[in-house]
Amino acid sequence: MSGATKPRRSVNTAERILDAAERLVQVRGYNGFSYADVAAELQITTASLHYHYPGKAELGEALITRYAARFADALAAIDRDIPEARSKLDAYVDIYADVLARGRMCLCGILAAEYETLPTPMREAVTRFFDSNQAWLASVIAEGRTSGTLSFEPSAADAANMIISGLEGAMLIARTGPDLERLRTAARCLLASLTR
Amino acid sequence: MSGATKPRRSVNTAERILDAAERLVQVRGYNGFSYADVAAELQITTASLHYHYPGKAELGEALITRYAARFADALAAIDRDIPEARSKLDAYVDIYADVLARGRMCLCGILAAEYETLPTPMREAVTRFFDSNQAWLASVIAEGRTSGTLSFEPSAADAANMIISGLEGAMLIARTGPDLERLRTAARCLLASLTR
DNA sequence: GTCTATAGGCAGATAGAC
DNA sequence: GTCTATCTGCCTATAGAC
Repeated sequence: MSGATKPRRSVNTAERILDAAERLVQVRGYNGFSYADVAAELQITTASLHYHYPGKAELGEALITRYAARFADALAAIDRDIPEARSKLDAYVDIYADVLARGRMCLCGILAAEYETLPTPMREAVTRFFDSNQAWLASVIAEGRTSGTLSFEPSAADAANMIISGLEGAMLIARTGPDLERLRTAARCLLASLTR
Repeated sequence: MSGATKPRRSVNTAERILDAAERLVQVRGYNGFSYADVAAELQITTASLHYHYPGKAELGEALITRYAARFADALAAIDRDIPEARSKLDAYVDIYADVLARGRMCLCGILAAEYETLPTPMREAVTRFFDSNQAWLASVIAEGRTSGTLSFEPSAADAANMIISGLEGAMLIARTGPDLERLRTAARCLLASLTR
């Protein structure tokens, strides 16, 4: 029934809303952007926004869901394409560096700062993002230790915690100054500590 | 003339405003608190707030100024009381752990997330905070290397960058979950990488 | 110094026409 | 799906009395 070709009605608008809102949140934070900002950028009205996303909270949820899914895809691609653990970590760092190079903060990093002001569903999604990232990192690190390309004392989970903390913190601080290389510098030191 | 004893008129009120506002910003962020929040907590009116701090931007500046001064005092105390570099770093970590234990984020860390929405004077103050912290850390690390208690490859500046990034990031992420020990865990790994 | 009163703007959100 | 029109509430800020 219904459609031979896809019903591409509002799908594009909904996606474009996410694109604009995502950028705004990554630059200004959840409490630093408004429906009016998104509407102005897309040249539609705020009433139209409410058609696609009933409220700011739902838009925020959709933002994290898509971001986390893309992140998971990127990690799956790394697992698929890169065999060696240390190189996987380099690729992981590249994801962060790309975000920063576009003048943005990690979506979930900036939302972590605003955590106490977020509606519960958004909080839970942010927490899940960090949990799954740390789990992926820990498995890569454990794998590297087994194969002998990484060596160090702490547990893989602790090392993963250090890596993700260092990357998020370096992004955070890098945006307050002119030197975006701060992230790369931090990443080099962090990864070096795993290969001694 | 005028006073034998100190004219402690509004001084206490101005300080109490800073105390309340500081807590609010460290928990909810600069864009997540209002004059009304502070006024309610102190049981005064927002009009009174404007007498002490003409606008939110000036209040924000005063907040960073006091916070940075306290931080500088704490670092000076460490330099005065603790001779050994590695122990100085432990004391530095304790400062962060104390903030987190009170359910707060580093004031300048949370402001870094909101950087793009801040008035220029606040931005500059945040940037200065990180610059001076990193300079202090780098000097301690360099000192530890000279005296032989620390040993590692990267420059002292790069190691300082890694430490402050890791601590800020760990605070940020720790607040999204139940495990506040995440900061301590990250700190252990970070400092361990400087003593190999 | 602190208050009442109020201005003026922007926020998120809804009803209903097209 | 997108619009106009509108609501209600909160925000920062000011004037002026006490």
